[in-house]
Amino acid sequence: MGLDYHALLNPSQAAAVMQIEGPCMIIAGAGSGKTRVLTYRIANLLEQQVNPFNILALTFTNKAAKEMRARIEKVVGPEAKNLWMGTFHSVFARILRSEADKIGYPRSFTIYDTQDSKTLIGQILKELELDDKMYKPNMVLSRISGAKNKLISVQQYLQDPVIKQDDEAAMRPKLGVIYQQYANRCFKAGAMDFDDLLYQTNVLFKDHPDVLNKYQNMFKYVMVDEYQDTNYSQYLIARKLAAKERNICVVGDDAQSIYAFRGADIQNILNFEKDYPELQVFKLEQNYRSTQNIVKAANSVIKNNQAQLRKDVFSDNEEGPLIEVFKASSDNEEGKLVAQSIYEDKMNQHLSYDNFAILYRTNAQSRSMEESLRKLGIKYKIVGGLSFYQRKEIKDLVAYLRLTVNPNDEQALRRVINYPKRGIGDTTLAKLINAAEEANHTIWEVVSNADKFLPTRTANPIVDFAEKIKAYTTVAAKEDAFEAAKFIAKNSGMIEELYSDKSIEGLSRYENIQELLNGIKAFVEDPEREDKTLGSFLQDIALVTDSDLKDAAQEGEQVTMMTIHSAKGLEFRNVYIVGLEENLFPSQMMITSRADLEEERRLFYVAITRAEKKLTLSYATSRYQWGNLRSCEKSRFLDEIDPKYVDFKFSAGPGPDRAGPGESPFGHVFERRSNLVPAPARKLAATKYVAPADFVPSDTSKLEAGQRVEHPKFGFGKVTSLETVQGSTKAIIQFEEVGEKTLLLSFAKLRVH
DNA sequence: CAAGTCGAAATTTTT
DNA sequence: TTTCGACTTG
Repeated sequence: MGLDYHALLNPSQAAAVMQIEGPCMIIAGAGSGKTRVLTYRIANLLEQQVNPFNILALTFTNKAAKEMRARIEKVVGPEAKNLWMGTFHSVFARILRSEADKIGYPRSFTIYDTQDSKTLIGQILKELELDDKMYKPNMVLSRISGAKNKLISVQQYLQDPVIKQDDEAAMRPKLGVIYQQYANRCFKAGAMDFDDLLYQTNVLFKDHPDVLNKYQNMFKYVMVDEYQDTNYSQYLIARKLAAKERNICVVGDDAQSIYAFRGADIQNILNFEKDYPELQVFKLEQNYRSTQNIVKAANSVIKNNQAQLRKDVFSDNEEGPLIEVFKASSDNEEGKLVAQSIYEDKMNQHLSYDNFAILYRTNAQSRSMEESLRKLGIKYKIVGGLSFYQRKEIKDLVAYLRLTVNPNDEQALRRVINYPKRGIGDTTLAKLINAAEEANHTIWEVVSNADKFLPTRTANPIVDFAEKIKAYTTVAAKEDAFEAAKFIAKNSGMIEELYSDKSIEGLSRYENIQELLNGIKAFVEDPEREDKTLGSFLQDIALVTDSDLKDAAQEGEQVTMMTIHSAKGLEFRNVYIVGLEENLFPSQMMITSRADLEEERRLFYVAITRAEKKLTLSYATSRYQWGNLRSCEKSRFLDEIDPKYVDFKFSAGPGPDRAGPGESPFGHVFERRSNLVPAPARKLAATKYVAPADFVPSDTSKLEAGQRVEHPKFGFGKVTSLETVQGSTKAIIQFEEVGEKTLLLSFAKLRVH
């Protein structure tokens, strides 16, 4: 065939595509045609007679892999199917599966999701009787995760004096022991968490040079997309694989690095230059995606970061409209403004709803948006959030499946050993675990021989349960995933249990199970699927994210809603970035250190550069949080955009601006009122007390009658009297807005004035 | 000893 | 608003 790359690409793109041998790094600005370059580069390799089995392309999401494979297939045909393509996690899970016995894991090892990991850590914390104020599962897990991503083993962790000092200084000296326990328990359960998939791959390659050698010969050409988001563990895998042929090509943009919280390290880019002195570097700086206004606005924001590589992203596209900013009085009104704007733009410009995306910092923000879109009859889809596989009923059935494939899977066992109810309670379970610990057996060994460890009366239901699981294992060995799952769903009693629940939620749970079974059926019927066993299915879904899933079920035109993180790599004609408020975006947890704040700013940069033609930003001056209203300030990021690119033509109405006129760098802020939908019922907003964002409860131990206090929900009031009964003090307070209330001082959050 | 009831805490982002 | 855990009851 012979493609003319110079006709299809600009000079720097073409140069990157033609450079096939040796190490190369492509620094690709936002919207600079990175995927295009990767696609053609692989096409070029194939054209040069490279065997597709010898090409490994690692992407950030499964979806990106799927899309790229499809694009390559369009250019070169069906041999694209044979490329090795996927996320680090999925590719190496597959490799680990076939090499598992070399590192002491079963071939059918389970993959623990984050929830499994957290629960396990919670259990360990309890067993070690540690103070749950000092040790939070979340915090412990991120510490362990950090260690694994830096390839620090349990042994090293326990021995390293610096780590020890760190942990002691943080008043958490037991972290090493927890890490050890956690690793042990995972190993005994035949389970790997997400970090293990990379960590154990490194172990495999380190301890088994022959295996490494095999994959080095296999992957003669290695490509890594979104290189700025790789962590040390991933970096090392890529480096080892490419050590022989040195044909490694990485693509990235330091300005779009937004996963440092997961261990991603920009250092990897600098390391790369050191590892390969003969490195060829290509810079893609022309943005083809967005209007000039959007590109320039994005540049003006990212300029505020200190740490960055020199790059000059520009656009030759039209100037485009200015960036609009909405100010709303509440999150609900924010939703209304956005929904309305989408409705108007769609009608006026004859667009499809597919052209619109709403991006937010946290998943929780989708609610107010959803409501408003529904009211205007606008169809939408939410990417991410509570994924299908995180629903209770799905997790329950999946737990049965996991247990069938790997009976040692402790977390799965805990989940279903008493579901549906069969009279095995916490105490019994605790005994089982104890017995396992003492006899150094796996939990399954104890469970399947429960009669040897427990009195018959308590042992009976457990023995029955174990018999069931054994039967499932037999079925799963003979039948494909679908037949096995169907049998298990019925025989476990789950179907019956859910079917008998006639509530609305119960019905939907039942339907979800059916949907899961349909999914398994589709998996089995996929002609390109070789391994149709239950084990293979489970491996598959453990790494599937919601965004991978939703794509298949796309129906009609819909507005897309998602977090900015999940929007990475995507583009939309019109983009709305909502919730631009201090403590939300930038997030409260990220404003304490410069590095964290810079990551938030890159996140904002990523969000801005998703837009092709029109960008709209919004913020609210108050927002519901855990059921009550808090007031908010507008985000510092808004002030960082060069005002040249921002528009205020809607500056109507003297809205209640807490900041006061003249404080905005834009001169004045506008408030836009709804005309399609009746204005919000002001009565609520007018009288309801809003706690200031900086509300901090005072020490109320010395409170006296007559003092003036402030309550986050009830507002201001005066203490009428105090009364102490059995050591706990009650205060009777006359509030200005809501009248008299009796509050327990030990419980109520009050600020004394 | 297990099942149900009630209260309190919690939300950053994802493979 | 939801979810998880402690407490109480049967």
